[in-house]
Amino acid sequence: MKPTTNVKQLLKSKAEGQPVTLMGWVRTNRGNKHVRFLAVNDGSCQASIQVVAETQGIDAELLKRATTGSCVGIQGVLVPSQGQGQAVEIKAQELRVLGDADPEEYPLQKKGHSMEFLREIAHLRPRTNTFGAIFRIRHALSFAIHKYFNDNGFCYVHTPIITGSDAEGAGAMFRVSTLDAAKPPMRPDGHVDFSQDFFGKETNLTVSGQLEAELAAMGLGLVYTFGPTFRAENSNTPRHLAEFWMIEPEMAFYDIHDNMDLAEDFLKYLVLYALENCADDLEFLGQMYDKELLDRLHFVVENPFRRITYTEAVEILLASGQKFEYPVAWGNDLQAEHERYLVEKHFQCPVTVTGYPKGIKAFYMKLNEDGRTVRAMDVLFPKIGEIIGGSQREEDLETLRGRVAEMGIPEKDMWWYLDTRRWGTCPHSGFGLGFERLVMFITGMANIRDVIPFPRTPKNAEF
RNA sequence: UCCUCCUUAGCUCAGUUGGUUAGAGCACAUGACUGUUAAUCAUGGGGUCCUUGGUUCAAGUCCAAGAGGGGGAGCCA
Repeated sequence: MKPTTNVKQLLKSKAEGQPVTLMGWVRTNRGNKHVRFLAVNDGSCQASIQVVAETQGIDAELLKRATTGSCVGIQGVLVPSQGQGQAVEIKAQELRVLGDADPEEYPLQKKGHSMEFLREIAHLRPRTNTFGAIFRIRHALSFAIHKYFNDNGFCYVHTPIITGSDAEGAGAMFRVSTLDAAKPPMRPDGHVDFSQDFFGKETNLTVSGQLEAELAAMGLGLVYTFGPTFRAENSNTPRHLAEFWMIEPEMAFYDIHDNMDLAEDFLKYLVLYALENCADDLEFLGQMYDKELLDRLHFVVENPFRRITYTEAVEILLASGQKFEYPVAWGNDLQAEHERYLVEKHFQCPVTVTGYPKGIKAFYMKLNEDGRTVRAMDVLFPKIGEIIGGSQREEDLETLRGRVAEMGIPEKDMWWYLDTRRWGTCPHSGFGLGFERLVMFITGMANIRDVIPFPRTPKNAEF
């Protein structure tokens, strides 16, 4: 038997004494010998509903078992509340304890917990107000991403999780193998013989779906991917995960300016979607963790992103008089401290930087007429830094082959990618958005491990 | 991977110059209270002071190594 309703619906309902069956988890159980008040939450929304149980009608032993964390089923009627804090409440007629939670053992309390502690009990985090809010927002944003692209004529393509190419060069990869790790077959030259492995070659988990998305865009026009991505980097920061979700649109016939327009419109749409559809959860997070959260979100929606070139960025940094740990010089990559200065001090708004030196960017980015910069774009956000990285792609076969050679990538590994430029090539662009970084920005969470249910980081794959 | 800080009750934390029996709030248990709002009040139980080794008459406190965690950096999304 399942509940006839949920808390979200009930709180919007007119209380007319209508019968309800509700199931959920007890947050608090307070009152006295004669009447008990249970705050019951079922995850349908931020708020709990108050269940009033008079001990005359409800077995005292059952009420005693309805402790914080226990799961209960209530049959009763929805009535206007006699108390102050809420408009409606359930007058219980029957209470069932579906699952006890021994209060001596149950780790979650009514009081606040540290994020670090909750991370250690990630299997129980969904039962907290904070993680309820975060995961509902995460869901809403996932949905909004698909809605945005669908409404704008994009086609969702599923790029492979297991890849035989490591040409993307986006970082260290996780090997996928069925070989015996203790004694793998060896070649005479002392290397592991991957020809005997499951796929007959060395394979890894994907670090990006971009190259395959480009193949799809060359026939479908506008495409996007949204899937898990894996990086075996030993990154220990509040902004990195070994397993994260990435959105990668790829658009035929888009130049770098169209790309920037799309990135900005897309981000604003997602922030606005959260503001309009997750108001209660954002309100809660703003109240509890970050008083300026809602102001910051509104600011992003309402103001244009600043657009500058890498060269202009370097000039601004050099003229700033600011002391930086890493020297600013044309040709060096922008460091976190430089990006933070541009976004948080100089412009005080999101910034899109284009035209990076080719030496610090990937081989597939389109070379500018100057021969020394490429049509890369990074969108930099306050607090979290680079949220989007993208570019117009090099569509000219010979130029691309030159870049591939420069980077020391064997052409035979890239034959299928190069083929797109061989036949019917066209200008095209795309970018990658780190989903968890977006969720961080919108929820105001400071650590990326708190916006994904079960974070994978170096030395941690629990749950 | 580098730098830095932290680890004491279920949780959050205090613990003086190394010195008797390691404390508080919350949580929990018991009791009181007929409408509570993270209820309130009273009483009570609760400790591998992260681990190992060392210095010392004496270590939660000092030293070393290790483990785990936080922050910063790099790599990146």
